[in-house]
Amino acid sequence: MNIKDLRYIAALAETRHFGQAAQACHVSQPTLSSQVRKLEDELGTVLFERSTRGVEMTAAGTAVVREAHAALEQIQRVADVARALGDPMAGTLRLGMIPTLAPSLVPLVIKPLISSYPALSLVITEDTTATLVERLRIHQVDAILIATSTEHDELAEQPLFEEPFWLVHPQNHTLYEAPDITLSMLRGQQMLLLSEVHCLADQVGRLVERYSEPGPHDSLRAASLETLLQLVSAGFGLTMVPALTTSGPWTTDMGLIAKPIRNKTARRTVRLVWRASFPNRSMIGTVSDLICRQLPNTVKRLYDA
Amino acid sequence: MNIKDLRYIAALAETRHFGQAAQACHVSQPTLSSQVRKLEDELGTVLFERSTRGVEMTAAGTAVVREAHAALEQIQRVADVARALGDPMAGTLRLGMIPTLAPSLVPLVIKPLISSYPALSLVITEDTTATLVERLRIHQVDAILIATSTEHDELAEQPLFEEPFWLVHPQNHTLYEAPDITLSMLRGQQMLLLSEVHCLADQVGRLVERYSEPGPHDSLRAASLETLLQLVSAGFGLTMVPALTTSGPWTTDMGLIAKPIRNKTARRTVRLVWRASFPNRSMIGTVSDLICRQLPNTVKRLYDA
DNA sequence: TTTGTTCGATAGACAATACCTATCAATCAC
DNA sequence: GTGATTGATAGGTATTGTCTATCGAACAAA
Repeated sequence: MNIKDLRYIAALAETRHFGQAAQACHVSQPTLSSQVRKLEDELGTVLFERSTRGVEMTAAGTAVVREAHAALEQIQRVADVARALGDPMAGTLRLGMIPTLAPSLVPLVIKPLISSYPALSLVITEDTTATLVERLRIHQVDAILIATSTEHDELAEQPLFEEPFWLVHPQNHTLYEAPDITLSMLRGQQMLLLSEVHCLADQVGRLVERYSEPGPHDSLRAASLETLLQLVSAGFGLTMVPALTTSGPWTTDMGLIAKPIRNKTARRTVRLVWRASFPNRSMIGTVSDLICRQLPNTVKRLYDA
Repeated sequence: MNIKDLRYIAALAETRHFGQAAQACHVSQPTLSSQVRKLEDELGTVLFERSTRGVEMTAAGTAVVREAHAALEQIQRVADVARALGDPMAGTLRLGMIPTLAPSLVPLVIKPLISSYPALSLVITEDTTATLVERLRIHQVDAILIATSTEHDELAEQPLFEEPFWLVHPQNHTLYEAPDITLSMLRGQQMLLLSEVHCLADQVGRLVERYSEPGPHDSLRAASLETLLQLVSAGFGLTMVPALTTSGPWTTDMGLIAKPIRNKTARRTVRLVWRASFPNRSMIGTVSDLICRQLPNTVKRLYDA
C-alpha cells in the first residue's frame, strides 16, 4: 500500500471517473488505473466496479475509501506537526546554567522568552561547569550558559556578554568613601571566595591573589553567592560578584555597597555552549539574541543577531 | 512521504538505533538511514539527533512519531476493513425479484440467509422482468431472480431451479375427483391469467391456449397472484400458479385445491441474473446455493455448489 | 598509544515500480 | 454508421528504494 494509492482511490470515489480522478491527482489515466488495480489486488478486494460508462463503488470500496480518508487526514497531521515544530521556537530547550549566573539572569529573560515564544518550553537546570558540560554531551541538556571556554570539538559556543566583577563591601567599610575601585586598593583586605566548585571562585581568586595577603578567613568558602554576601554583610571581609548579581534587590536590604572595578581583567565572559550536532541551531540563535537584549548596560554585549 | 517511512521512524523511535530499527523493518541500515534522512528533508524538520553513540529524538521527532503511529494504525484499519468486507458475504446485496416469485421465495430463504451471514445486508425489491433487467444494468440492483432467460452480453445468469405450474381450482369444482391433471383436461375450462406485465401470464397463457377456448372471463386479468387466487376462489375460473406459491397457507383458507400437472413443459425456470462485472461473484454463488437448499421437493434444483 | 568494536553516513550499482505515451475495445449519442 | 467517451492494455522510460561495501568518528580495552 502507498499513500498515493489512498489519494487515488479517494479521488476516484469522488469523481467516479478514472480520467478525472487521474487529472485531480496529476497523473495519467493509465497510471491511476493500474495503481488502483494493484491496490485492489493487494487488499484482496475489489473496490470499484468498472464499466464503459463509469465507475460504481462496491460495498468494500465505500468502506475502504472512508477509512482511507481518515488515514490521509492523519498523514496530513504528521506533516502539520512536523511543520509546526519545524518552527525553530517550538519545542523544548533544556538550558543549563552555572549557579553564579542563573539567579540574576533568569529573572531578566524568563518573562520575555515565554511571552515571545509561547510554543517554547524552557527547562532550566543549575549545575557547575564541569557537570553541565558532561550533561550537555550526554544529551541531558541542549545548551548551557557558562563563564569559561570549552575545548570539546563536538561542542559549539557563542560568547554572549562580558560581565565585570563588582566589589562588594559593607556600608560601614573604609572603602565607603572611594568613588571607584582599583585592584591595588584591595591590599590588606580580607577577600572572601565561593566554594572552589564554582568557576567564579577560581576567576576572582586569581584576580586578587596578587594583591591580597593570606587572611584569617581565607578558609571560609561560601557555597552560594547568597551565602557569600551574607558573610560580607556580617563583616567577615569583602568579595567580588558578577555585575548582574548587583541588579537584584539585595544591596540595600543587606546593607551592602557594590562598586565597579577599574580593571579590564576583572570580568568574565559568559558563553552559550551547545552540541554542534544540535538540530535546532536557529533556536540557539534566537535565544542568544533575546538574552542579550535583556541585559542591563553594566555588562557588554558580545552577540548581535 | 511514504508508509514505509512512517514505519522506519516508528522503529527508530523505538530502538534509538539505526541498525536495530533497520533489522526490525527488514531492510539494511543504510536504507533506513537514507530514507529517514529523506523524510526529514521532506518535512523540513530534523526528527532525530544522530551521534556516534546512538540516536536521540528531537522535540519535533517525538511529536511526529506520535502522529505517525496514529497514521499507521489508521492505515492498518484500511487493510482491516478491506479484509473484513473482502469476506464475500459481507456488504449489501440488492436483489430484485419478480412479483410471482418474491412472496413465496422470500419467506423460505430470508431467515437462513440473515442468520448464516449476519454481515450480509439484503435489500429486496419487486418488479417486472423488463424493469429488473434495466435496473440491473444501471446498477440499481446487483442481482435479480427472474423466470426468463436474458440475452445481454454484459449479464451473467445461473438457472437455480425448475418450478412446475400447479393447477388451482375451487374445492367444489368438477376436477376435484381427478387425482392429477393433464393439459387436455383443461378443454372447455375458463383459465384466468395474470396481468400481461408478468412473465407468468405469458408462460401460462401459451401453455393453455392450445386447450382452452375463449371464455367469458378472458379479459379478466389479475394484477397479482393474490388477486388471481381470489378470483379462482370466487368461481370465475381456474388458473395455474408456480409450485412454490402453493407452499403458503392460502389453499385451505380460500377453499382452493392445487394439483400438479402431468406435463413437462408446464413449468418455468427461475434464474439468478447479475452483471458480469459484478465483483462479488462468490456472494452470488453462496446466495444461489442457500436458496436452492431451502427449496421444497416440489421444485427441481438446478444449482449445486 | 594502539587496537578492535560500534555507531551512523556515504558511494555506487542494481532492481523494483511508478509513470508516461500510444493504442485498443466497448459503449453510447447523434 | 460515425464520432466521442469510457476504462484497459502494451511497452518503454525514469524514478527511487534497496543492496553491498566502505568510511570516519567515538569509545573501550589492551
